[in-house]
Amino acid sequence: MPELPEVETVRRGLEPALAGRRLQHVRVNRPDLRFPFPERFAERLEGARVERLERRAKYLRFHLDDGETWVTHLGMTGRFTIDGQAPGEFEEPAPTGGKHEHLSLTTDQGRRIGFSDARRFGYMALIPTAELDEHPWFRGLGPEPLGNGFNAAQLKAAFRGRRQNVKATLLDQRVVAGVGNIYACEALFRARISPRTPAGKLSTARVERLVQAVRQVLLEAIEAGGSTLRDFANADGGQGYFQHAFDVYGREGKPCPGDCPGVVRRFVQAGRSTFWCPGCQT
DNA sequence: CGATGCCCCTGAGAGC
DNA sequence: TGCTCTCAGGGGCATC
Repeated sequence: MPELPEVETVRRGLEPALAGRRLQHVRVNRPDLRFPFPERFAERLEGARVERLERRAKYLRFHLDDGETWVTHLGMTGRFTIDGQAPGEFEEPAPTGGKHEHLSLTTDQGRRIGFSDARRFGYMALIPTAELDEHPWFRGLGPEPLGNGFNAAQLKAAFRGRRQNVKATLLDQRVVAGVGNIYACEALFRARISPRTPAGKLSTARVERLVQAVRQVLLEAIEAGGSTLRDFANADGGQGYFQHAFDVYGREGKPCPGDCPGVVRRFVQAGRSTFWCPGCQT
């Protein structure tokens, strides 16, 4: 579920509750998510102080004062809660202590942090901080799309020689890190590029447009607190609002929001739905 | 190399 | 109410 803007929203929401805080009473409720939890996970977290909370791609990295970093990937349904509330989140929090709450802890200020993940596609690890960027999860990642390392020259080079369609290529975290299915669709629409175009065939001008589109859509989504995909009858805050700004995602059959008589269509690429306007994305 | 299908897992919503 | 089917923001693997 969560792409870069949602993960960043979670990071910002957790920061006031966790930065500088010591972790206590860590409880792990099952031995694994997607992968087994680290050895003696609870014991290693307990007593550690969180120095800073960082996001890299779709990962959260909590740097601890003992030389290790607590790394979390939210998968599709991973959610943190703070005292049962969403951390400024994009979605209704999972119920505290619910059957999918796999980890909980308290801070030295007495706040309760929970992590739940119904589908268990998420995962966690403790990695020596000095080796973070050499770890297999991070070593091959492409640049942060909101950083200086992501630009037309870099993307053009990453696309060079690739005959794969540009939509699937954008989802390749080695090309650019943090873009997922929603924002790939939205960025391609904004750049008016067909998702079927082979990445390597895009002109420099179109790659430049794509870079700007990716940056803009991610920045706007972060500003809106991410995207909330389902509506909850009793949702009382904590939701993102960017879903109201989708041009194409989830809008199959609706008129093209651009200056075009076309209709938004859906088809499947790399096993995921692509939404686009065949009328103006060429 | 690239596209496709399937896998991990659970839940929500649609349609009957 | 309940059944079946499809789909879901993640990523990885095997196969053709």
